[in-house]
Amino acid sequence: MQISSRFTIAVHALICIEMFKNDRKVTSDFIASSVNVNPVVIRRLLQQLKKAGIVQVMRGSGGTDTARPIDEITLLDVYNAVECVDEGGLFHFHENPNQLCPVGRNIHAVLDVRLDEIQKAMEKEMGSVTIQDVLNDTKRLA
Amino acid sequence: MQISSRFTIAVHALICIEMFKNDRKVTSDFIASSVNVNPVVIRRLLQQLKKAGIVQVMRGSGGTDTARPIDEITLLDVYNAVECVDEGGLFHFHENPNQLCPVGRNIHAVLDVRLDEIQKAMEKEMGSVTIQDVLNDTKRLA
DNA sequence: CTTGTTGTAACCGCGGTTGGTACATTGCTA
DNA sequence: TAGCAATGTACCAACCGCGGTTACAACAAG
Repeated sequence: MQISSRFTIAVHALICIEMFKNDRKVTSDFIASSVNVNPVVIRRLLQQLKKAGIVQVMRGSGGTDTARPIDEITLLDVYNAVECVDEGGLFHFHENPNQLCPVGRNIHAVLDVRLDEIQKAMEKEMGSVTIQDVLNDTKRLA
Repeated sequence: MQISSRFTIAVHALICIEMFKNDRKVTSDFIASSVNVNPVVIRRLLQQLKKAGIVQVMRGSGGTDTARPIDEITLLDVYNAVECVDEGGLFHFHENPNQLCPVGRNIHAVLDVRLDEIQKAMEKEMGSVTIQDVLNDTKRLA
């Protein structure tokens, strides 16, 4: 199982916005042509980022901008915005272990602690990288 | 996107094997009844663990055992064995960014480094927990 | 009112996961 | 050597999330 490409697409979109917002109106069509996906995919994505307070989208007139300074937007923020992390988190637990078995009865409690630590480690690393960092790297190459 | 339940089921199975192997023959049916899934699911899983050198499965006579000391089997080993981590790793990159766009041209190189660090952080945490650790916790509760 | 754009619903196809049946194969033992 | 218990595996079906696409209503500005 992989984390869906929505995540990398979202980061790509944010970099696009910051890279071009002074030169042109950054529309979903424009972003879509850079990412090379259907514009509707981008619009759906922007809606999720908007709900998370990461971007602003101008209806009617068109165009997108970030809703807060990009050195305050981490990869973790983007991940949480676009990935369905609703319940259970990163790991999917099997639902109905046998309660009559000493292993089945306790596996959930035992593993949950460990899995949580693993997820936390990942989130900590994600939270340490901002869109500003990624933008800087991109400008260096471009 | 979540990591498939194969992972937690695999850990559950390994704990079962260690917990009961001195008392009885640990068959796929027995494990299946503790996990509460179809025995075939367990057999498929055991094949993956076997290929990874984690367990031995006795054909014909039946039964399962670990192939090496369980304090040398980490959650990362199990994860790599049962999860399809073939290419690309944890993150799924969008394939065809526009090479004519300075963002599309460089996003892959820029993000890959960061994503790799995140995955490494997760793997490091996974590698620090052994089946022995989980077994100890389980015995404490049982 | 026209134009360009966003917001969203509806539907499709693909692939991965999970669950299940069936059966050949195998090793042990009576 | 026949029978039993178990594994190994092929095949099928249902489901779900994702990405692709079309279509169209809602909206802002010239």
